[in-house]
Amino acid sequence: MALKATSIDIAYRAGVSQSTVSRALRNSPLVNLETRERIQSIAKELNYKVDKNASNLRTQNCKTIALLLCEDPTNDDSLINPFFLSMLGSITRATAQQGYDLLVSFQQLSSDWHGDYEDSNKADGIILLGYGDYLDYESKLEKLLEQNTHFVIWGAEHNNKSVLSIGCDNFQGGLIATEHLLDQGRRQPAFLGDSSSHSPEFRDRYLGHSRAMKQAGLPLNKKRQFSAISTEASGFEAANKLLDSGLAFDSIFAASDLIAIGAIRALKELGISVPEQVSIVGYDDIPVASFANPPLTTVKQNTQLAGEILVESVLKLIKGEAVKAQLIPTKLIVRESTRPLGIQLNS
Amino acid sequence: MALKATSIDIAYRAGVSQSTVSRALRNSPLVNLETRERIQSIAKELNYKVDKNASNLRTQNCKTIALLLCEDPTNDDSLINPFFLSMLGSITRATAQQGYDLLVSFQQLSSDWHGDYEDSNKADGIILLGYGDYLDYESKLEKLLEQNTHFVIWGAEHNNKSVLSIGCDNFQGGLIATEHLLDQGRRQPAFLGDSSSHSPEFRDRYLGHSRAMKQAGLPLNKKRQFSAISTEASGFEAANKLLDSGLAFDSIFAASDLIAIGAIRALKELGISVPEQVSIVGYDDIPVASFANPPLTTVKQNTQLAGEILVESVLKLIKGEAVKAQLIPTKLIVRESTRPLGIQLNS
DNA sequence: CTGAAAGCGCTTACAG
DNA sequence: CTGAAAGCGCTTACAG
Repeated sequence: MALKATSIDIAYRAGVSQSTVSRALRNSPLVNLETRERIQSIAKELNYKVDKNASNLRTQNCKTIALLLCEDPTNDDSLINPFFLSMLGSITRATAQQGYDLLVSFQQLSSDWHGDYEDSNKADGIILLGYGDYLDYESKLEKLLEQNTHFVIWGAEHNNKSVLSIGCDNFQGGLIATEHLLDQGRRQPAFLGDSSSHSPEFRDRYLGHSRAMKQAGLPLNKKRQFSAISTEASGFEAANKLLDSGLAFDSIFAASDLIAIGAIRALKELGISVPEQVSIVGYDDIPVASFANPPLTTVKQNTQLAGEILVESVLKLIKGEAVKAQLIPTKLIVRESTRPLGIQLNS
Repeated sequence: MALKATSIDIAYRAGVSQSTVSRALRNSPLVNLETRERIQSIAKELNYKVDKNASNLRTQNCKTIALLLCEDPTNDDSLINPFFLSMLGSITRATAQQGYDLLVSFQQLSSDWHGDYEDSNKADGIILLGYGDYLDYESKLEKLLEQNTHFVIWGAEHNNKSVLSIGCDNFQGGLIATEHLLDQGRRQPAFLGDSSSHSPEFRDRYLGHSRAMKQAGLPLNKKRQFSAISTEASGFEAANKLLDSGLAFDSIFAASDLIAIGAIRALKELGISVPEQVSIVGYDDIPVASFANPPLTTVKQNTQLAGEILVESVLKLIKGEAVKAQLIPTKLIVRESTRPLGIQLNS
């Protein structure tokens, strides 16, 4: 491999000092325009690139954000919630737009990652995208706070107000999903998903659901809530529990699309038709949602916007600017898994 | 933010020289065990982390791999082929296992990324995961070669033998998919997917398909091949062209699951039943495949293994060891979109 | 507008 | 086993 060109090589060829080369490459107006252009063209010719390690060491920042995907160790690759992958896409893009690099790491909850990034100057700040049990990594967050790490976390608002969280408005999402079911004449929606503080996002969706019931003057039957984590299998299981319970229900609000898809399978196996007998709304609008059978009505989170805001927020944190938690609005995507009660299509 | 501790701070507290601290932290046997342990405990206490920029600058490597996802600019986030996201997961894991960091970037084909990573010492090597038109970035690869960059590319074997490619055995995949259809008594399989050198992976799947036909002594009707890129919409369109063509066919081998899913939709719209009238095999085993209706028989690529081999290969390249192109075997996953001809299930 | 010089925080040959 | 010293390749205050 040919030796890498350094700023000194360029200085030599250009007949100027190394300092001038450095200035010229950063396009400093201090350097005579003509000299600047000459230096830049020599740099191009030599295929010169500024050594990041050297410049970062000097400036003490590294223009890099670390993204930690904290996952449940029981999950295998193929089970990664597609929603997170979509977030990953938008975060990558947003980071690049800001001229930063993105270091990605999948972390087991168990591993000792706190501080591993910013303290070693590998990243200027951290974005945490977590799934799995929320309470499990509370203590890690505390440590990050202690160490004054710049980080934001995706999800519901945190108990500790110093933790900056950015998330979609799960309460509103739960509200509009349920309102949609009620608007279509459903009166007994079941909720599939954890509603405890272990999954604050699901819990907020459930709270929105409850609010919608209340607004409509309908009683909320807490028994019609069945816990589930965000997998198809768990949704299938939860739906079966609902069916076995013997409780009356005319619709389902599933806390995630995967849960909804599992629920549809459970209903189909018993010959219950969706949406005629039971309407179903999911959450996330993952790619599968539109291919489900029937295509799933769901609450879409704006991952594009979410990624941008996450990145913007860490960047502000890094610059020492004030940032506050934000809730990103959600949108209902109506497809064929919900239908007004009593209306029969002739097909 | 509290000032970050440096090795000098530790040296001061430990009453030794900074050199000794550096050695002790790297667990050098040169340092007296007792001293070593004392230094390490002080480091822990101070929450000291080696500054990566400084150590990388010194050692001239950075223990980082860059992953470039080269995408078709027309795609939006949600359309990223789920297969690539699964690869991303396994690559992240494999990189971490080797003690390396992963820098991820989504790159437009248009942008000027060659050399942007290794030349600037941001990464020691590059993994290229591309989708979109293959021929478009040939020239970029040439440049990377010129610059002696350490890189591997996911996909079919490359014309230029100096380019190290790692990929699943697409020929074998096409072969087993088609053999499966023929074994079940199908005689006129159509192929949906590009078969030109613009998409060498699809082309190889088509070649495997052709081989299976030949082995079975069946004529290959080239008209039964309809181009498609890996999206549901394109699969839908290609299937409609097939239907419009009036050509007889009793089964479809789709070059990707997304194409297969689009094709199923097209068939259903015309009331053609899958698998009774037309059997369909897809490719990739993306998460959606098992939720499709009917669940899709498909060729699974071992992404876990693929990620490991990709990472291992760049690492070897970096160390200057010899590496050669590898083909990873594929596996047929039989689900309900294929069924032996003539057998009727009473359901 | 330009240059000489210091220094970011490490690692490692060299000397003892 | 340990220390003094050089140096990785930059950026930037200082001086002119």
